[in-house]
This record gives sequence, structure tokens and C-alpha cells, in this order.
Amino acid sequence: MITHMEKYRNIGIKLTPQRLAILNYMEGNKSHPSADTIYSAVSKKFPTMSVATVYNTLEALKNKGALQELTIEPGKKRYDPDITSHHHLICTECKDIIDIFKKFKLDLSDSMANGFDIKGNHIEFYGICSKCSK
Amino acid sequence: MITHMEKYRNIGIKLTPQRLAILNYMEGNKSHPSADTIYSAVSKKFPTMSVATVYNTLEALKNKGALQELTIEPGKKRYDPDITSHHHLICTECKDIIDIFKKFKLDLSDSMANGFDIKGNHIEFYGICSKCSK
DNA sequence: ATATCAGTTTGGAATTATTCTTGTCAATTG
DNA sequence: CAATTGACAAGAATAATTCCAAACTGATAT
Repeated sequence: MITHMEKYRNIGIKLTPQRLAILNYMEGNKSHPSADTIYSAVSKKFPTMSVATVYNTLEALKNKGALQELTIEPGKKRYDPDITSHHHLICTECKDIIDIFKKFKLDLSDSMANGFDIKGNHIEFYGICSKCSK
Repeated sequence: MITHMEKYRNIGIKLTPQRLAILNYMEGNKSHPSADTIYSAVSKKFPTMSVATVYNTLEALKNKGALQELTIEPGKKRYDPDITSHHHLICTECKDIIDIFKKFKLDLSDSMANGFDIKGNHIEFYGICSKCSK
């Protein structure tokens, strides 16, 4: 059985209490929080932590493939601990984001790819959520 | 025949030299520039223009449907004068963006839509462009 | 168990992108 | 022509993020 600690060690970066706190906060988190939201939450239990640590940790975890950065809301990055390829449905009013796990066929012809080595794709569906449409 | 001026008048905002300069810069522009890039370019011919005017104009043009705002590169918005629905292929190295005009079937079941009133979608393909892969 | 050191944290300054405010001017209206 | 409105410039203010230098610490090798 793999414990949290073992799993976290496999990420390949030095474990510190601050990083553990961020990892625990992100574990299973479906709210796609921004750095600021993460900082607010984690610094409650860790009052001396600086925002720089949050940014450093998120960048390190992204580079190790432990989470993904979402470029969905203008002006800020958001983070998702689910690193499997999936898509997102975004409310243009409240910026709420929900996950879409359906697979789509998205082949580009060579001529369209224009010499690109294509690594992946991401679909954003946008609309108005039920709360905001009331 | 519709002249530029007539076409621009149809946008529905008051035309000013500054706005014309921005419209002319964006006309047919495939480079998906940021506000800063637009400011740099347009202020060469219009040295007294302020960044606020660029932001105001881009916001106004977006609201009038004369261009679209792209949330693709973290940390800054980019703008596209092509308002038809299309997708983008982004180089993760140099942030170059090229247009993809192919149509894809992207239906979501009602259960996945989760009460959302879906208005549209946008696919970003990402990869490494030929220049950067060298 | 301890020393070592590369990697990490902190707090604040700096930077970047964007928005806001204020005074001014130009165009339109009455 | 006076009043109103809309737009502009310049710079201040804000928000998100990055950078920096000094102090600290987890992991590894002794």
C-alpha cells in the first residue's frame, strides 16, 4: 500500500511541511483554485508561509507533473490536481469550473498542424451555470 | 461597396482617430496581439495615446462583438479580430498562436452539462512549433 | 547521531498587466 | 451659446506574479 508520504516522495522534490500542506489541500480538490485561494486556505494552518512559497511550490509541482495549470480565467492562473487529460465547462458569470471527462476525436491534418509537434489539447466549454441563470 | 469607414461605423461606437488606428492595426491581423503589443505598435503613429485608451477600446470592441479576447497565455489577454468561431494551436515555447478553422462535433450530454446553458466552446491544441523544435 | 549542502522558505521589493481616477477637451444637443 | 455627454491622457492604484538575498532545513553521506 502506498501511503501519502510515499506517494508524495515519488513526486521527486524535497518534502517540506509547506509543500505537504499544499499537496493535502489540493488532493482531490475539484474547485480549481487560484494561487491566492490556495495561499488563503493553507496560510490559516501555516501563518508564516509566504506567497512566494505557494508560487514556487505550484510551479515545482506543475513541472513534476503532479498538477496542471489552467489558463482559463483572464488575469490569474488556476490549478487542478487531476492531471489526467480532461476538459472544462466554465461559467462566464461566476467563473465556476466543472470537469468534463468525455473523450472527443480531435485530429488535425498535417497541413493544419503547420509543422507543429502537437502534444495535447484542451476544450473549454463556456456558458451560464444554473445558479447564475436565475 | 462597403468602405472601411462604413464598416467601422456599423460597430456602433463613436469613431475617433485612436480607435481607427487600433481597428486598422487589428484588421486582418493574425498574430493575436496583447494589449501591450497593440499599444506599442499604434503609439508609434500616435505618440500621445495612453494605454488606458487601448484597454478601453479593446473592451468596447469586444463588447460590440468586433473582436474576441483570448485567454490562452497566462498573465495576459490577447485579441483576435476574427470573430468567427475557430480554434487555436499554441506553441508552448514561443507562445505563437495559429488559427484552426476545422469544425469538430463537441456535444455534451445533459447530465454532463450539469444545468449549464452552454454558449460555445474553444479548443486549444498545444505543441512545439517548427521553429522552436530546432 | 551529525555534518553537510543543495534546495527551500521568507519577507519584501520589483515587475507586469490591468483598472481606476481626475481633469480636460471635443462633439453633440437644446 | 451653454450644457451635456463621451472620450482622452496621464498617472495613481490594484492585482497577480516574479525576483532577490539571507536564513533555514530535509535528505544524504558520513
